[in-house]
Amino acid sequence: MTETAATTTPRERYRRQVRAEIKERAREQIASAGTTALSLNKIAKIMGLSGAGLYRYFTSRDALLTELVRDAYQSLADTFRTVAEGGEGDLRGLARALRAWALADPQRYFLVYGPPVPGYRGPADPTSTMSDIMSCIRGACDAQARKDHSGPACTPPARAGEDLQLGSAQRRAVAFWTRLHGVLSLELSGHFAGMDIDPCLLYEAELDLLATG
Amino acid sequence: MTETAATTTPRERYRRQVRAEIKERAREQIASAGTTALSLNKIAKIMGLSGAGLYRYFTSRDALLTELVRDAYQSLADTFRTVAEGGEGDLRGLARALRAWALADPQRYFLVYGPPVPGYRGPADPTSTMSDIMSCIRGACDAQARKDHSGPACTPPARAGEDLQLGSAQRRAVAFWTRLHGVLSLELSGHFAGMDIDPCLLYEAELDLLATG
DNA sequence: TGTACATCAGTGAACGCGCGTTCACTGATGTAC
DNA sequence: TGTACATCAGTGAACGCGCGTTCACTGATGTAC
Repeated sequence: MTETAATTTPRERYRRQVRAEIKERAREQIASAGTTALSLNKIAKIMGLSGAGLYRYFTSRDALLTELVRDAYQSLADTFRTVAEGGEGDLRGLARALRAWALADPQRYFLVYGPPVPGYRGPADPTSTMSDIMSCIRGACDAQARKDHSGPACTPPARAGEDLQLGSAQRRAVAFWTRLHGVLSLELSGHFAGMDIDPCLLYEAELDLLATG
Repeated sequence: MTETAATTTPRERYRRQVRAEIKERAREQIASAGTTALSLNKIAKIMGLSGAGLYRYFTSRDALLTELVRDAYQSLADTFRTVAEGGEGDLRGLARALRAWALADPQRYFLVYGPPVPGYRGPADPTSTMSDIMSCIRGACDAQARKDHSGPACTPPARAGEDLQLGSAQRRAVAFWTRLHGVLSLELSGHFAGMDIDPCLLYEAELDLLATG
C-alpha cells in the first residue's frame, strides 16, 4: 500500500523476507530468554546462515535490538488503533486489548514499558508512536468524561489532581496507564504466584474503577 | 548481637568483611549498568584480587546474584519494619519509605519487583521475607480500616472485590501494592520523561486515594 | 538475443575480547601438644 | 615457649566458550548495450 509498492523488485522482496525472518527469530529468542539472550550468531545458525551474513541486513546487534523495540511500540499502537476502528475503543476495550497484547508476548511488553534495555534504544524515535498510544487512551477518557455528565466520581486522583495541573480526562488517562501497568507488570513478572490473587480479576477490578463514572 | 557474636574469630571477621565488600562492588555494578553487567572478574580487578580468589567467598556468579536478590528483599523488609517501629507505619509512611528506598537504588527495586532476573533467583527463599513486607502493608490497611468507621469509600475495588474473595483491607493492600508499583516502576524506568508528569505528585495523588477513607 | 559489467547475498577464516570456572600451588594464619 | 601440623586466603596459568565484528573472497542475480 506504499507508493513504491509497484516498483518492488524480486530482490527487494527477498530482502524484506529475510529481514523479517531474522526479526522473527530474534523475537523468539527474546521471548524465551530475555533481551540478554539475543545473539546474532545464534540467529544465523538457526537460519542456516554464516553469522557474518546477517550484517547484510542489520549493521549491528544493537541496530536489530533497536528495531525490535520500535516494532514493539508500533505493534501496540496498531493494536489500539484497530480496536478503536472496530468500535471497541472505549476504556474497557483498550484495557482488554492491552492485556491480551501483553500476555501474548510478555517480553515485548517489557520492551515497551519495562526497565531500560541494556543494548539501548533509539532516543526520540518511539516517542511519536508512544504519543499515538497515549492519544488513544486519552480519546477514550474524553468519551468517558462526556458520558459522565454528573462529573467524575472519586475514581481519578481528585485533590492532588490540581497540583498535577491536569484536566480530569488527562488524570484518568494517566491513572489508566499506571494502574493497569501496575497489575500487568507484576503479573507478567510472576509476582502474584502463590499469593491467592487472580490477576485477571484484579485487572478487571481496577478497570471497573477507571471506567465507571 | 547474634548469639555467636562472642565466638567470632578474627578470620571470621575478615571473611565477613571481604564478602561484604564483594557484595558492595557487585551492587555498584548492577546499580550502574544492570544485572547483565555483574561480572566476577571485574569485581576482582577492582578489589585487587585475582578473580579466582572470589571463589573462596561465592561458589558461583549465580550464587552471588541470588544472595543480592535475597538482600534486596531483606532490605525492603527492614526498611518497612523500621518505619513501623518508629510510629510511621501507616499507609502514608510506608508509601514514602517505599519510594525513597526505590529511588535510592532503582536496580535494587527491580531486583525485587521487576521482571525475572536472567541469572535466576532462589525459588522459595525470598517468599517468607516477601510476606513480611506484605504483612506490614496489611497491618497499615487494617489500621486504616479501623479509622474509617463509616466504611470504605469507593477507593478500593468495590464491586469486583467480591469476585476476588478478598476482605476490604486486603483489597486495599493489594491496590496499595499494584498502584504504587505502577507509578514507581514507570518513573524508575524513565517512562515519564518528557511527558509533563511529575512522578512525585502523581505518586502522592495515588497515595491520597489509598489513604483516605 | 547475447555479451560485458555491476550489484549484492552469502561464505569462511580470523580478530580480540571477556566471561565463568578449575586446578595445582604458595604462603600466611591459626591450633594442638 | 617452641615446634609440628592443619587450615585457609589468594595466585597465576589455563580451559573452553560464545560473542560481535571485519575482511577478502565466490557466485548468483540483475542491468545496459
